[in-house]
Amino acid sequence: MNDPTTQNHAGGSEMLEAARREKLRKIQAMGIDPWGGRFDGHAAIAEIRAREKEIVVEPTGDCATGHPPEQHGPKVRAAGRIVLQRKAGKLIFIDVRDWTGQIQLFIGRNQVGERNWELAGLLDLGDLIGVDGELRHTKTGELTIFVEQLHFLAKAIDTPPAKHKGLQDPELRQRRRYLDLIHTEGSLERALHRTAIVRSVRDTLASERFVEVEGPTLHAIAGGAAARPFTTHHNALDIDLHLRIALELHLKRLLVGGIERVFELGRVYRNEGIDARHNPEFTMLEVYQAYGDYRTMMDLTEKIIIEAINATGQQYQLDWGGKTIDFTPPFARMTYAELFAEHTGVEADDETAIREAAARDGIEHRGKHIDVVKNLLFEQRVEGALCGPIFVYDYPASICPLTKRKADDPTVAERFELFVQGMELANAYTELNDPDLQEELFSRQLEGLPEEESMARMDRDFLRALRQGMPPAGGLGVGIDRLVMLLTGATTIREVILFPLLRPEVE
RNA sequence: GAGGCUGUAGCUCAGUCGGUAGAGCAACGGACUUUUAAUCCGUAGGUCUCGGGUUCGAGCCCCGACAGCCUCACCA
Repeated sequence: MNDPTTQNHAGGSEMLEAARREKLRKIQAMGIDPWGGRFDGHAAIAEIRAREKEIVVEPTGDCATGHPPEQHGPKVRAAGRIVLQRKAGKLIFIDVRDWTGQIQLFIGRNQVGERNWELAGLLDLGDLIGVDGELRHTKTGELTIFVEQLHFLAKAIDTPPAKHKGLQDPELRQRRRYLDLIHTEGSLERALHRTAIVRSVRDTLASERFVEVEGPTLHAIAGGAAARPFTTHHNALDIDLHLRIALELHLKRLLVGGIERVFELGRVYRNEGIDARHNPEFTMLEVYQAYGDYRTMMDLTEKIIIEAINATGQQYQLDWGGKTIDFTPPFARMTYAELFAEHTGVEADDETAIREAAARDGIEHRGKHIDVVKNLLFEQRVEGALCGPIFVYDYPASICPLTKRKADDPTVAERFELFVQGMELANAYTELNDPDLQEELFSRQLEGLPEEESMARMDRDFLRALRQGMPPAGGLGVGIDRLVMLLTGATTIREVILFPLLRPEVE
């Protein structure tokens, strides 16, 4: 049976699988279900490790004869995945891991009895097991569960990756995220950190009396942002629909409807390119507060981020891509015009100088509105240089059609963006609530931009809602994936999205 | 969409000048009752991503396709 010549045409993976299936068969032959079942009463491995101090050492040990002192520890029950196995004759050491930690098991032939020993011999890396045993130290001082009873919970038919190097291929890490979570250092922790951050954002908003709502994701008109939408079709109504590109226009309708502090934390979809900072579906937070303005939102943004950092148990100085980002509040605040002048050497109201500077940077500026040119220059020269966190506020009005202008300077919009490491993390406005001005701005396409990039698609019902009277309000958008990136040290968005979009695997 | 890099055993990676495909881990057989990436002896495992081409001969050179990564463009 084990004669290699009888298996000479089997491939490597087939041999590996055959060996595991043979063990599975033997487990079944022992009358044990290799797919396990309910396993009650086990403690998290981290909790078990915390019981180390309950181990008592009897003073009967005899150092002269080399016999270890007698130990008594608590009886514990654990469950987890086998990540390492060392066989030494009639002993097996196993390292088992759950989502809280890892611990060593000791299985001795004379200690567990023949049936457990037989089962132990059928264990493979990757199998899921449960154990009952006593928590003690080995000779070398390693905290260990000395197994008394072994429970088989599930078989791994496929071989896990190299036990120490784990998965290195970024493609495999994304396509088989389950393996990545098991075997890549920090992968599971990052996923759990993400949920802690999202929960913290919700808690912070709830503590400020904001209420969470769920708007539609299927839109007849995909508005609220400048992005190309995905298109789909509803059969019964026979209409084309778009997946939402923003949450904004429905939340504002709710503001009109009297939900004075409202937010939605949800997925939006943009049919754009994919890179380290962009995934076609991503998670957005949008918040609206009646009777507030963009400064209200600035304070709220800072609070949301600070609380999220606290929720992950980290300090305010965070490592990110080899650099340190200092989130110690208060964050820096500078106007668009100040930063523009500082980084370009050109005053923000000097049109001739701006066009000259744009030409020097190779930016095509002819026929474009001066604010568009200014913003191209800003994006090229300023944004990438902002380490942050820094609130950039008071933007040129013409590039912000949904924003209220300053009362004393209609060329300036009450808007801020929060930049960290050159990334736009948050974007907020004092919302425009004048329906006539809104309609005019919607209608008048932004000069120099093609139609599909502008917000020319008119949402008539949204304008009708504004005519009912929308309270003056502050509005905020936060890119949750980017926030998680910054707070978990991830330098690509694919690290914080469990299942990023990939081309389908070809067989 | 453009350019660059990468693709070899289940996993991680070597592969020189174009001359019969290599290692570690994992697996299989054996030894071992305190190991820590256990160790030791032995065995097996390959459509070199796919398809063409050049050549006496291609993992290696050329062309094309597919996938991933990076940079750029769009975008947040």
